[in-house]
Amino acid sequence: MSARKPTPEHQLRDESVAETTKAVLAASRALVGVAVRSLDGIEDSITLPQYRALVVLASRGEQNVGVLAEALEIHPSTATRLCDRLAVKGLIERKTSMESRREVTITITGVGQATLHTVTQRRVREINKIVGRLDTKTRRAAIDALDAFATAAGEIPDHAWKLGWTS
Amino acid sequence: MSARKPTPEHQLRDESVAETTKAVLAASRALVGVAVRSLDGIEDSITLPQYRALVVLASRGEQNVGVLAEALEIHPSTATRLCDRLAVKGLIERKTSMESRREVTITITGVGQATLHTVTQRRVREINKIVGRLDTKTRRAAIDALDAFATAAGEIPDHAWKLGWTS
DNA sequence: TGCAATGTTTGCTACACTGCAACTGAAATG
DNA sequence: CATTTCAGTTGCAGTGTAGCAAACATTGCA
Repeated sequence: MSARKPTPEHQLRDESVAETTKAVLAASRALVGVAVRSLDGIEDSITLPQYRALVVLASRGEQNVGVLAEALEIHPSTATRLCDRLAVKGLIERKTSMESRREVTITITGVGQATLHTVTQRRVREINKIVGRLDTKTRRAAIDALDAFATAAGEIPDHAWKLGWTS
Repeated sequence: MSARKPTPEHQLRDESVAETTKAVLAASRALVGVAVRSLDGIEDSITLPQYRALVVLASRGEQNVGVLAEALEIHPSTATRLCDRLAVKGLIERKTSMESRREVTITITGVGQATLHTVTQRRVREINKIVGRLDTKTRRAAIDALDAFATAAGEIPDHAWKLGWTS
């Protein structure tokens, strides 16, 4: 904000960051729309927090409630109720941890993975429509850029999604 | 899915689309997380539907309730209540349209724009952290890719955001 | 003018999310 | 063994979203 007379390289760097951010921001708004739309109309409808919980469970594997709550940045009690609802729908499974009997391990079920897959497919379909409008060169560039972005964001490395549902 | 023996170019093209989509999907998950986090802790907290309504109003200008509902893909009555809450917070303004006295025009207020700006800034800050981890070349590529994506997604062309809040 | 169509609101009902505080049971510490 | 700490759940209370049906006002048409 108040950086004065930086080296030209540094200035270029900053500007580059700002520009990229602007682009990501615009894409972000579009993608949030896609994400929201991908959720409604699902059999046994699922909400955004529920979806996010499933994503965490699918990507990072089984978790106990506290860790899940932390990942979603919600109160532990909120996480409990969230799990209640997911369990009722059969999307997750609860079992007391074998390490400490006071901890509860949450696992995503096959049905949960299937649901996740359905939502993902909806997203893919909509994103495909958009990506299809890009020319090949831009598309190639987008792959690398976005892969890099997702990785930098600390996203799922990929292997978790390959276990059963990425085909 | 069942396209057999297509021309090599075509195959390459399809694969390219699929790959790009996969990359966008990964980025999407990351960006939804960013979007969600950007909303909580806001003064007079704002929800995702409310935020999306403000985005629509800011980008497309004043709308009547029905059009807004359609844009957000929600029931008109739901839109009414949404506007109720936004109006209470002073983020939007209602006035009966001068064309037909049964229509209600919704306008985003200065406070609403400021709120939008705040949320945007939070997103920018978080996205900046991620983008900053990319090397210069990747970042450049990301600019083009995401700009192209956002444009292809039919996002806000820019001018609306430039009116007052893009500095 | 009378009646249908349109745009919005209101009543109703139901459910999800949220955090706080209090509580239960289990583990660790003394 | 008693006490504290920890993980999770439950009671409570408030807010937001959601759709349907009915009511309302306004406009347009016959």
